[in-house]
Amino acid sequence: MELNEKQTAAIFKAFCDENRIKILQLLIDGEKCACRLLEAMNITQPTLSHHMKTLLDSGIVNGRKEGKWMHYSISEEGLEKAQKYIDYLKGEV
Amino acid sequence: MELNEKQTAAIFKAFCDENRIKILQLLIDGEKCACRLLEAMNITQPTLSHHMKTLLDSGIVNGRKEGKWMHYSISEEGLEKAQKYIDYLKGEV
DNA sequence: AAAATATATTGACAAACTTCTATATGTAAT
DNA sequence: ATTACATATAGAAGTTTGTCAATATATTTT
Repeated sequence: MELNEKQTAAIFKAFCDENRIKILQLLIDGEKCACRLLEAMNITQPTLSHHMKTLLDSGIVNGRKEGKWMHYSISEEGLEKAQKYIDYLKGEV
Repeated sequence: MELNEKQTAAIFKAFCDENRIKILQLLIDGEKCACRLLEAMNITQPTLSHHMKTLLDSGIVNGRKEGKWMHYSISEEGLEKAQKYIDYLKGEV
């Protein structure tokens, strides 16, 4: 494994909050803008923004700005990193 | 997915702390007792005990008591659950 | 029974995290 | 230019988490 403990923990921060899990679920069927995520969740706009930042930092979510909209989607690459770490723990690497 | 957001977050709690990641690394090459984990880490015994409880709760680690020793090991079953969730996010389920 | 050892629990404190309101920034429409 | 809309940032409050020292519990050894 090429990552240290801090970096690994940062990746998985994406998955250890209830609301972030909910956001990830919403992104499963494809890219969504922040406003659509917001209306599907029971949190304020700044709270969503904060979680999106955490998700971007973790690398599990991609962001794409288009005009005044911010579009978010699940990052295959990010998921693969997480997956690789779990494989590593399974002794499969 | 048969798990709710809270349960899913609980599983991944295992991976979102630096020290817990370190503990998991130590368990990769097999079961270890708490005392051996302790001497490999830079934390006090109660802190280790606290993290082991979190890891047990997450289902990622198994515990086995033998005399006065507590032996911990990585749970294949727990890892599989985590893995399945990530597969799910990838749209592979 | 007493001492020694391994681990867990309690309680306190500090750091980190989640959430909010208020406000700022950036973009598009009038 | 002004207004409207989408998102981000700042700052504060409350909550959770990580950590430790002190103590309790459980097991083994003497």
